[in-house]
Amino acid sequence: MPTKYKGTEQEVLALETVIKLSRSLNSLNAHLLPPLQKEFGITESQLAVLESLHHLGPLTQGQLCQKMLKSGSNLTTVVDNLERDDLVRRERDPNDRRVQIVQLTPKGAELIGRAFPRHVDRVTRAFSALSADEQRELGRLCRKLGRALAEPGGAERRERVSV
Amino acid sequence: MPTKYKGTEQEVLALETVIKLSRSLNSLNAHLLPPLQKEFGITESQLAVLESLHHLGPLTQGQLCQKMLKSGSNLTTVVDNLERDDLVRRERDPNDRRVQIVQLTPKGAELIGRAFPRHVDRVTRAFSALSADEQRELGRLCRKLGRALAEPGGAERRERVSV
DNA sequence: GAAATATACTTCGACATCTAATAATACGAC
DNA sequence: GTCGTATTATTAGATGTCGAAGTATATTTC
Repeated sequence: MPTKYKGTEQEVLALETVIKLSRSLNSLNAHLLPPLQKEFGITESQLAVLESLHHLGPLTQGQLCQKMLKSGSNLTTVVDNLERDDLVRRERDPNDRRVQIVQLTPKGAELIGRAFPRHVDRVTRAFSALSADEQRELGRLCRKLGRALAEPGGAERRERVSV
Repeated sequence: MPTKYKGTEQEVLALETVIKLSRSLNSLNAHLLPPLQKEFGITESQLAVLESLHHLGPLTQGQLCQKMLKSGSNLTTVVDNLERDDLVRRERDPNDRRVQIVQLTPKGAELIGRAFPRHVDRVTRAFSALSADEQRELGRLCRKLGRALAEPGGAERRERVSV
């Protein structure tokens, strides 16, 4: 939705773009998450954990954090819930007793084996609204934007240079 | 991060794209939200409410829901917190006593008057990593994706046609 | 005008998410 | 070897988010 803000062209463009970006992910989530919940009883974060373990094997919570770009305390909560539902198991690393190694239970492996292909299918269909080239371009622009922000200094340095 | 999933080209492309989209918004939020919290003590949702009231004047909670695409129960929570901090006020519509009209308090008006320009500035700088054309293209692709999902039937219809 | 239905919001319970503070363990300097 | 520091995870407390159920008020229907 166009903001009523009266700023420079540059400002209005950036605001409109961030809104479109947010809303597209919003729509995507509204499309993808309810089926996960209804068909498999899992959330997006739980899917992310299960999928990582499915494709990469047992991982420490720290590694899961890194993969998912979420805070440690968040990972603890998500893994707690998965453990309660008997989808994953925690095990202390004998070599470093601070570390928790998380792995799929048979029940978790079975579930992700069913859920992931269905999820991929839904994602693929969702993106079929864009051509392959458009998807690549969207990906490129997103990555360019993300990288610029992740740089040390990031957008902040541009602030000082341009102002 | 490229998934290890071995699917069709189409599937891999869609998965990679959705990940890049998610991460870019993730980075953007990591860049924009902490300053809001630190400088002004408000969250993203609170900013959205305050900004809407700032630019559009008093609104009902239903109108705010629509503008923010959030659930009603969520709006109740956010407005509760804003009211507790004396940034907005609720008032029953005398013509329809079910309706709550939300409006800025002087304190809220003062705060959003300071916070919004700072926020716009940060958004604009963040997006300065992309040229104006790139921003427009990013916006176009996001909107195209979002619209396809919002359509009645949306990606579901394409499922039946293409399979 | 009373009953059924619809609308606007709130409440409740669950999960995700963050930051800050804490606990347990490992490691490095001395 | 002990002490201080770093790392890994958990806990505590706050907010956002949702869906489902509940409450209050309007509107429609008969």
